[in-house]
Amino acid sequence: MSEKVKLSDQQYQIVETLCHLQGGSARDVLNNLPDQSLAYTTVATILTRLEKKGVLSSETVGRERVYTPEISVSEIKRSMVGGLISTLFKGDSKALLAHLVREGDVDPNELEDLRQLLDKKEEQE
Amino acid sequence: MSEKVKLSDQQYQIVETLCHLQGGSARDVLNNLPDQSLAYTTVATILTRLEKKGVLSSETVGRERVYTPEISVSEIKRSMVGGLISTLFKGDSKALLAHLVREGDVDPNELEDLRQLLDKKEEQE
DNA sequence: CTTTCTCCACTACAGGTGTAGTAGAATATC
DNA sequence: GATATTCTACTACACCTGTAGTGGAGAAAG
Repeated sequence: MSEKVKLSDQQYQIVETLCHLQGGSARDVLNNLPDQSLAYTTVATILTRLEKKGVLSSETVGRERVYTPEISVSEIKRSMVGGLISTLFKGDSKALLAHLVREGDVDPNELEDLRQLLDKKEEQE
Repeated sequence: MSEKVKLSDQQYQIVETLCHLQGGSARDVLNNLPDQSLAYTTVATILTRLEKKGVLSSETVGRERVYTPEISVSEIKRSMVGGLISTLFKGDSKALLAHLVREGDVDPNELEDLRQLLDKKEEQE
């Protein structure tokens, strides 16, 4: 299951790519990666390790090993954001909110806009 | 200077403690750490490594090595939150906001409260 | 002064990560 | 069928991190 997923940047990039592709081979991932400078074997290694971690599963199809994400991008994000909140803000997610606004990353006025946006979105669903 | 500071949980815990103490020895940090189960030498090792990284500086005072943070807790938080935003949300901090609300970590109604709170805080300053 | 305590520097070691090469098997191409 | 391509598995290696032991120097205690 989900639990605490903690991925490095590189690993996240690869899982995300795989999720967008909805599964695929190392070659597929490599071809769709934002950073094209990696060696094929590097991607393959990372995929293997991610599988060992339980984030992916794989299946041999013909000559290819096809990986399937066992977790959604949302879950990963939730888990990683959650980890940061627990480390930096003692588990208080509002403190992160406050931090974002205080640090000027987000304009306070945007909060209201955002709220309305989300309210609308909720209605639609 | 600041730049990209990336600390592990453990490292963050130690820097944060040191910041609260406004500097101190390994022993001081150990005594004030939430997690008391670490060995003295473990804390000392981490402090040494953090100094090598430039996050701390140190000075020998008598028999003790006294460490001083070279960066504030706020800066570390900003840097680490920023890193996560860039990894997970392509640098869009509002996307993180939206994520927090969508994932139910924060009630949409709280956004307004928060906004008002922050507006007040701004007035006070 | 001798014994004990405490601190620091150095060393150690396992596990994770980034990165990639090599070997061998399977496939595609000529 | 021989050759080139391509894929996986295995191996490698350096660096980071968590964790801590050891040895020696200095300070405190008796």
